Amino acid sequence: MRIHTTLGEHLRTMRETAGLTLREVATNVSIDPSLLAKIERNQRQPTKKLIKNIALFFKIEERELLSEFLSDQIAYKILDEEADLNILKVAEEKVSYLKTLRNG
Amino acid sequence: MRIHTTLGEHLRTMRETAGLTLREVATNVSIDPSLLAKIERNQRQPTKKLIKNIALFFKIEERELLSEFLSDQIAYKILDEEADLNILKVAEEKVSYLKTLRNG
DNA sequence: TCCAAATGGACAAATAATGTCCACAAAACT
DNA sequence: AGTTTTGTGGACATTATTTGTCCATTTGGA
Repeated sequence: MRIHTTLGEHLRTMRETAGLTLREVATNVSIDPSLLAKIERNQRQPTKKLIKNIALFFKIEERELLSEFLSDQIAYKILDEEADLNILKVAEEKVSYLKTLRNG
Repeated sequence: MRIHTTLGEHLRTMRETAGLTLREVATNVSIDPSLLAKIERNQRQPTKKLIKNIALFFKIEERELLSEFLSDQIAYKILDEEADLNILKVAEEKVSYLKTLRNG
C-alpha cells in the first residue's frame, strides 16, 4: 500500500489501482475529466458533493476523504501564508477555548 | 505562554483600552462602524488590507494580527467541520512533506 | 503513425465573502 | 422625559474567489 500524502494523490492512486482512466471516473462522478485531473494534482479542491460521489464510486468511507480534504486545506493555507507551524498549536488552543465558550 | 482568544476580542480590547468608539476607529480605517462591530464579534473576517490599517492605527505589529487572523481561520474551520483535533497533526506533517517536495 | 489519455489555459458559471445602509435597542447625558 | 450617542441586526449590493467547462495541445503506448 502506497503512502498518499494529499487527497489528490490518494484519488489518483485509487484510480490507477483500479485501472481506470480519468474519463471513466469523471463520467461516473459527473464532472469533466479535466477537472478531475486538476483535483488529482491538487490544483483544484473538490466540493463536498463530489467527495461524496467519489467515495460512493470507490466504495470507501466518505469521512476518510473528508479528513484528508480538511488537513489538505489547512496545510496549504499554512504554506500559502508562509506561516510558522506553531500557528497550529495556537489554533488548537483556540478550538478548546471556543468550545468552552459555546458550551459554557 | 500568552493567552490567545480571538482576533476580534483583541481588537475590541484594544479599542476599549484606548477609550474609542466603533465610529472613531472605523472612520480611521475607512470602513463602516457596523462592519467593525461584526469583526470584533467574529461575525466577519477582516481583509488583509484592513488588518494593515488597523495595525497602523493602533501602532502595533501587523504580523501579530495576521498570525491571530490565521489561527482564527483554522480554529473556526475545525469547529465548523466538527473535526477531530488530530487533523492538525496531520496537517503539520503535510506541511513538512509539501515543503520538501517544493524544495526538491 | 494513430489513437486514447492526460494536461493547460482561457473563460463562464456559481458560490462565498466583504461592505454598506438603515432601522432599532440600549445607554449615557442634559 | 427627551435627546443624542453607541452598538447591534438584517437585508441587500458589491466584490472576490472558486468551481467547472470547453477546447487546444501534449504525452505515451500499441
